[in-house]
Amino acid sequence: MSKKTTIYDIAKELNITAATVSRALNNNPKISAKTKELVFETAKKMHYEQNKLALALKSGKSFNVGVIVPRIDSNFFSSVIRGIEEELYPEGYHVIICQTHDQQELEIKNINSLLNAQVDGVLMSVSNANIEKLDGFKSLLKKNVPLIFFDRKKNIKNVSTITIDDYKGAYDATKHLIDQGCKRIAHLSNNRKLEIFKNRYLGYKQAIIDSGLTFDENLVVESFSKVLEGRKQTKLFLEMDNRPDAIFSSSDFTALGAIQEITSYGLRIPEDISVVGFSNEPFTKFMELSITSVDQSPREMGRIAAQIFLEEVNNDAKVKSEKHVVLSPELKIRKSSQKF
Amino acid sequence: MSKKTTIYDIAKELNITAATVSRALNNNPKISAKTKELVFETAKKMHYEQNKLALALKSGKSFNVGVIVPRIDSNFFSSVIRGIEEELYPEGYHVIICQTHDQQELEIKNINSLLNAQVDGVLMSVSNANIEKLDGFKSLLKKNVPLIFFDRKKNIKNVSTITIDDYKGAYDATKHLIDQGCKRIAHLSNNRKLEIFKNRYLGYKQAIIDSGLTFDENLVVESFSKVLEGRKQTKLFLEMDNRPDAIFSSSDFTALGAIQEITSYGLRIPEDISVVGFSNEPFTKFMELSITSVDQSPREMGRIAAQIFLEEVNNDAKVKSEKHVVLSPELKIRKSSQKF
DNA sequence: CTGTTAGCGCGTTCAT
DNA sequence: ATGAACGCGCTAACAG
Repeated sequence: MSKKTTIYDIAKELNITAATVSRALNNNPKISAKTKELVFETAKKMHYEQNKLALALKSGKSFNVGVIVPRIDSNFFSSVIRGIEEELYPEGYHVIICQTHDQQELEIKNINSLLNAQVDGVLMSVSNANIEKLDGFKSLLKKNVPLIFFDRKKNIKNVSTITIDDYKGAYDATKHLIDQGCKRIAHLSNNRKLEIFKNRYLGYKQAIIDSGLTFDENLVVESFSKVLEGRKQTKLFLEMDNRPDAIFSSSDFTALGAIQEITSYGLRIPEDISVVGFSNEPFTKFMELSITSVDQSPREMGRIAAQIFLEEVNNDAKVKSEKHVVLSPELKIRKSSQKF
Repeated sequence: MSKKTTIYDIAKELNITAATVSRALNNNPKISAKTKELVFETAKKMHYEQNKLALALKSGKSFNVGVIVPRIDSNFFSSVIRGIEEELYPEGYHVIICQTHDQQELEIKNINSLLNAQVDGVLMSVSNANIEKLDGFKSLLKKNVPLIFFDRKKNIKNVSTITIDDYKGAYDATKHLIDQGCKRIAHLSNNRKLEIFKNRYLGYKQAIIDSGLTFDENLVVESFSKVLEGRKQTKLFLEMDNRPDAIFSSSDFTALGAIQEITSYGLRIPEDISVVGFSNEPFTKFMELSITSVDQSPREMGRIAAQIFLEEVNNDAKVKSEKHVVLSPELKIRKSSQKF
């Protein structure tokens, strides 16, 4: 292990003090141009690199931020992460990514673990499991570590959030189905204790009511965002006496499951049953039968989350204020719902 | 900022020394059971949590490892990462994920950045761009930070690797197409300066030769692993006078593009043209026309990469030895190539 | 069994 | 303009 060179090494080399070296490296105006140059030169020569750990210990800043998401293998979350990176990298931050796999236990573990790693902030989308309890966040808030929710949020005072207008996204999607002539629109929902799913449900419901159609609670079911779950629930819809003529899904994955099940029944899409998903995952565009879906501009969401973090961390902010950004979703109309 | 409590705080509380507290917390056998209990108790009472940064500075270990991948929004890489996490989390490590987006500049930046963060090791899959130069890795190797390549490797002495047998995967896939009666099999390759693509090419070629078919270099093209690239290259194949009756693609994404293009020409799959992809991305299974593909057991790959890292980091290893693990791929036969 | 001392690498007073 | 000394929080070596 070729010992890393420290400021002491280069100080010794130059017969000066480590303090002077430190100052020179940090461009302290009180250091003569000559010594500065000398220091920079020998620093390069000796392959000096600042030990961020020592700096972190000294300054209390690690320049690491934690990002907690349910999973990274969905285009939505990985795109958000990309947005976050784009914004934070140039500022010298690193991103530590944790997955909860929707398990509350892991979520809490992750938070504590990040806290121990002395992260400067946490950006997160709460897991499906962690709904009512706020315990997990107490430790964060108590230590005054900036916390920002994106997409799946909780309402906690002094905590900023960035979301999309799920209500509008769902409303527009449902309205679109109605405009295509659909009269009995089912809804594949998800855990409605999470705001995003509650709002998608409410937008869906309101669009139906506003259009003068009858709202039928039996056409709403909750399921996890998995392809097979979508199939299972859709099967139940298809076996109803009075089966729906459209399905608005709160997830692209369940929408895909719905399509598989509908097709396996020999029914046509969109003629017999139209389908709309949510998130605009890439595969929705690539299917032979492309899927109409609601785009959430995840990259933009990530960038904004990161910007909010930077504001919070830079404002020495005695007065902390919460900020709530809401992005507007965009309906991408494709074959699975376009009858004409 | 409610100051974090340190071992000094709890030492003062108990009228003992910080050192004793440290020892008690670390279960040093020389500490009396009574004081241990006392320390643990007040530690909990005062919400003490170890400052990993100080520990890292002291021990020279940050308990962070860097993982560098081209991108995280492919199931293959995100699954590898999951495997890595599963193995490393229980050992107290954190994972810092970096994406190169196949840009060499970013790759080098990431390495240096991770080095500055004092990571204990780097697990990476090299970018498509960084082919010949090894410069970027010098800094890593010089500092004696464990480096492990997975999937996309380079040959550097003392560096362990974990890959799949790409040659065999490609050979089996091509052999399968031949068994289905295909005679003119094209190959959508990728940058063959990367071993994985070179080996897939070689396996494909050998299977053709071994079967007594004629190998035609014109049926091999390189392209990036993107759907649209796949379409573009396939179009060229389709407009040949003597068009191929099968396509073996080195990527599921280009395979998908191929399918789209073939379909748009009104040709049938697999009857007119069969298609096989590589990586077993989830969508290959979910398409109405499911795609035959080669599974790379990414999660297993991640776990093994992590295990190798742990071995290296735990062996105080004067004698460093490289280890090369090769996993066996598995062909998943689906509709896109199954004629009977 | 426990206290004392020192050092990990850095930035920052307080002097000079 | 620079040096000396200290502290961030923790552990390890050396007492006793």
